[in-house]
Amino acid sequence: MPSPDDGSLEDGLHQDGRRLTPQRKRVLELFERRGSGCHLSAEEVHQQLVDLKLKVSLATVYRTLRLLADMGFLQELELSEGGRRFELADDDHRDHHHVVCIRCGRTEEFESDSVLAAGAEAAQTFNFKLIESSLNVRAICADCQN
Amino acid sequence: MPSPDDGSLEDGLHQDGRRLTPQRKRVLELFERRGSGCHLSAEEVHQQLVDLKLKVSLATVYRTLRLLADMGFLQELELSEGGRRFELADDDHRDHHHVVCIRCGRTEEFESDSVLAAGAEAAQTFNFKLIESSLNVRAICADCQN
DNA sequence: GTGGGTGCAAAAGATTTGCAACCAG
DNA sequence: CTGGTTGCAAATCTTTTGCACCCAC
Repeated sequence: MPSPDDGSLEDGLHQDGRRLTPQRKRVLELFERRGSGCHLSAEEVHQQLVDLKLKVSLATVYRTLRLLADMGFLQELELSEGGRRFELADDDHRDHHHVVCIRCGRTEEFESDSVLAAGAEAAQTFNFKLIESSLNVRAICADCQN
Repeated sequence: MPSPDDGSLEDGLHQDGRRLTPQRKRVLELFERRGSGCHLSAEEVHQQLVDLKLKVSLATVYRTLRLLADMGFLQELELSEGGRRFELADDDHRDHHHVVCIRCGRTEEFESDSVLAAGAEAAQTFNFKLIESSLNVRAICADCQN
């Protein structure tokens, strides 16, 4: 399980005959700066890098997000209708779940041992090998309830 | 909470000044024939109706799926990367969760009171009004483990 | 008859890919 | 140097939409 710093990114890449490019570094560093609870879409990652005057094309952002997710540096989310999002896969930030406001998109995180247990049990019941489980709670936040 | 038969579909539609068309009937009937555990994408619904020689355009399938989900006849799922899927919203089949094989897409369902409780508790913690919660377990099925 | 619905084709997003130029190792 | 990577544009794929025609009520 890699920890998200440039050194381990470089090692992980080289292990696979891949290269550490400025673009890949920039994408991962953006997530690190933003911190653990930050959920970004490809478009947003690209926009934020452009705002920082860092040159990366949108196509490369898409390629890099998939790569970083495959390598375990990022976690892919399937929260809302508006496309895929990614967050930093931080060691002490794993196994958390999301409450999403269906009106404004505001998202809160929480942890729950009983949810983890339920997921593990369900996988075992069907003879599946568990990878990860995520609980998505759709709700309406206080503000949007008016 | 409507039960999924043509009568209540007709009533629900008329209540809103809408009309019961053959196309809408065909889409809902397809889900009813397939049963509760069936997860279909818009493309699949369209293809299956075409195979049955029932004329519905893909655009209408999309419009109808959204309508039936809004009306509560169908439940929208956010399981995999490959687009949205829908399933029948059956009364004695609510509040269930999914274990999905990330290799072959095979999907199993299960229920869990503790997951429901955890979702409700999380919503309350943040002062959100709960709508629904779903646990998605990503795993690898027995066959795909080789 | 009238307004909602449908089909079609075009439009709009989101994501992927082919390819020539580039550059990390 | 050399092969992996990038940027760009074109290609895909999914979903939505404008509009003329149609039909459920």
